Order: sequence, then structure tokens, then C-alpha cells
Amino acid sequence: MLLRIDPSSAEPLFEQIGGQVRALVARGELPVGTRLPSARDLAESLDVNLHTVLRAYQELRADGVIELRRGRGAVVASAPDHGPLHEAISALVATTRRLDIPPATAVALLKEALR
Amino acid sequence: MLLRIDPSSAEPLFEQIGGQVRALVARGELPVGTRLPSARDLAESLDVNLHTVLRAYQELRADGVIELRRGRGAVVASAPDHGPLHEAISALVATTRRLDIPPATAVALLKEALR
DNA sequence: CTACTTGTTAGCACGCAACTAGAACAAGTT
DNA sequence: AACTTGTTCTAGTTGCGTGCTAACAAGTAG
Repeated sequence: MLLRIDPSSAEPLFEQIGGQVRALVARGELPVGTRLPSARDLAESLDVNLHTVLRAYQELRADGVIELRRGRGAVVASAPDHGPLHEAISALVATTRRLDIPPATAVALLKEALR
Repeated sequence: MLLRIDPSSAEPLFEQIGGQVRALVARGELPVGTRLPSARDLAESLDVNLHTVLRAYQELRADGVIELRRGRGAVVASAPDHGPLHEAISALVATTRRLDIPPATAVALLKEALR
């Protein structure tokens, strides 16, 4: 699985991992039923601690993105209809760029609107 | 100014402050030229340290949201055309709710799309 | 039944970022 | 001249993120 982690980023590692998996699933690149790497494998390949990956996985499970079972590993549980989702995201990004809005502002607006 | 801070949140205080100001400005609730509370006043009213507010202000200035001058304080420098922005945000939020997508997933998608 | 895989839980340690506190300074306003 | 307000500096505390080790539980594979 292609995950790129930036150890020097201000964003926590477990959040980077979780965020990228969320994006992959929402984009349809990881269909329902797909098996994710085991926490130990992913931890090793990312050169990160087991707990860090596990924390990301737990968060993903809490939101129903994946299912976790001992012996079996992590499996994609549900994927949204990414068609309209991708459109809405693209439209927002386009507006953000056209109006030259700082990314942090766009994210802040979305966070508040979702609250 | 109506800012509500949650000291127990995982999101840093300076980020909460900055994010809320960004949202207020982008929504047009703080027109260009509006004077923000002085860092000391805001710090006191939020029961937070001066430096914490200052850090939020610095970040806002770095993105051109506000201007800072000694003696005068913080002034809203630029506000985007919030019409189309609000529409794009609303559309995304509507899609998110309709498809029952976790807020964290929507935010993760936006972050990646803006990168 | 046995061996292996994998998530679950627990305890401990370390470093860094966030936050706080106090103080002095610089530039602008009144 | 007095006051306001951002800027800078130093220093301390705290909590979170991360790492390390280890044992355990539940499922899978042979």
C-alpha cells in the first residue's frame, strides 16, 4: 500500500496514516473487503512504531471505515459513493484556488461547518 | 468577539483561535478593516496566555488574513468573496451528510486535495 | 491439534510541542 | 508625556506522541 509519511510534519504520524487511508478508501482505490497490511507489517514498512499504526487503525474503526479482527487483520468496511463526493471536493478546491484562499482557511471553514 | 475555546480539545488552543477567526472573516462577519481585540485582551477573556493568542495572530498574518501593528492592534486585511465559497462549502457538507461520511474523512480528503 | 498470525492490552521511558509566566523593548496612538 | 500594543527573550511545566518490550486472546492455516 502506498503511504507516504512525513516524520517532520506537525501533523501526528497516526493522523497522517489515518488520513491517507481515509482518502484512499473514499477515492475508491481501496474497495470494500480489501485487506490492509497488518499493523506490524505497516509499522515496519513505514519505520514507525506498532502502536502508532494501531492508533490510526482504531480511529478508522471507530468511524466505521475498517473492521479489525485478530488473526485476520484490517479490512475495508464501507466506502462512500465517491462520485458526488469527488465533485464536491473538486468544486471547493477550485473555488479556493480561484479566490486565492489559504488552505488553512478552507479547512477551518469546513471543520466549523461540519460541527 | 465571540470565540469559544475548548481547553480539553485535542486541537491546540492557538489553532482553535486561528481557525475561528479565519471562519469569521471568510463568512463576512468580520469585514476588512475590522479591528480585532488586542492580544492581551483576548488572552484575558479566553483565559489563555498572551503568547498563545499571539501565535494564532502571527499565523493569520502569515496567510494575509490580518495585519499587525504595534499600538494599533490586529486588523482584518483581506476577506474572500464569501458567496461562492459558502456555496462550495455547503455543497460539500450536504454531500458529506447525505452519504453519512465521517467528518474526519471529509477533512482528510480536502487536505489531500489541497496539497 | 499445533503453529502461526494478528489485534488487544499493559507498563515504562523519552522528547518535543504547547502552554504558561514574567519581563523588557519598540513603535505607534492619544 | 502617557498609554497601548505588538515583538522578543528567557525559563519553566505539562501532556501528547512515539518508541520499546512483553504478554495475552482470538482467529487462521497446516
